[in-house]
Amino acid sequence: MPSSPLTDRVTVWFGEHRRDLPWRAPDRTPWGVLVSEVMLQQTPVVRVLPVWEQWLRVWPVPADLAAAGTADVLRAWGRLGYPRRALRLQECARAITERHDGVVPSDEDELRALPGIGSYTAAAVVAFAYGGRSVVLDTNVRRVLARAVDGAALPSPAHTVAEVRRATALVPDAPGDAAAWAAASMELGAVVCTARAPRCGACPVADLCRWRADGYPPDLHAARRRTQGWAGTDRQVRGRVMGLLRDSVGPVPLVEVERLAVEGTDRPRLQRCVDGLVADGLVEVVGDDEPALRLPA
DNA sequence: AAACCGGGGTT
DNA sequence: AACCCAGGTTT
Repeated sequence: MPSSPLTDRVTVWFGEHRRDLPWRAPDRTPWGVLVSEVMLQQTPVVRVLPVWEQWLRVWPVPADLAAAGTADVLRAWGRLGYPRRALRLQECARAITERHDGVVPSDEDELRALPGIGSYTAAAVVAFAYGGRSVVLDTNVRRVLARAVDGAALPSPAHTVAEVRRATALVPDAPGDAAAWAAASMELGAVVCTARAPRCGACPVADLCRWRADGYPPDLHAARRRTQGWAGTDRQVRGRVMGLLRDSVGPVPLVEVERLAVEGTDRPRLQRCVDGLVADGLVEVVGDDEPALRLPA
């Protein structure tokens, strides 16, 4: 699409209000952008910042991470959550080192073929690392378009064909403009057009927002969204075990893990979680008669 | 299409 | 205590 009031105004707004983030600095590298995108998949900016800084200091290029010890990688990942992604990021670094001569690909299909890189992250790296044209459709952009164009409070739970087609049609023709729109629309959704308490007074397109014009109708999909529990889930137990191992220098006896894991977790459940962590490559079992757990070497 | 996967912050 | 945040992989 040549341009539209929506893309133009959001992009201009971004030029004035963009947050200064290290992975947006002029001296950023494609590798730094990729690392930031993987971390930001699951974690708010303020928690990613210090980990990203250290990560890039210790492993400034993919070959550095490829050669690192897995335990060091998992400790550096810290409490960002979803530690399987740290493993995939290291696999990704190895693939870039071996298959792409250490250069982060700029081709979207090649990016998507890397471990841990899906459609969103591939599009984001194309746009933010290389200034290329891609369709960046994360939850923020989906919400902005659902509101401004469709007049819906929130996007549908799953991507729809029509939604992707619409987002594709909206991307400006020039690669630089497309990349700017991608960053701008994400930023608008992240800081102004937020899920719960949108700041419409600060929105550059409030006057053409259909959701606002229609009087903020409620979410049609509310009944089908269900909040995922946390207390007592396998995720909580896994997180607790990983925390124990991260903070321990040597192997931790399984009996000690059982004692320090989540209160009220029965033995079969803990065993199931440990087995899952082992299967994921996040934990190693050492010793037979006196089994202990540790982070993989 | 749906389930799985963390952890911190806000309300 | 309840709710919010988010994308990739696996089944």
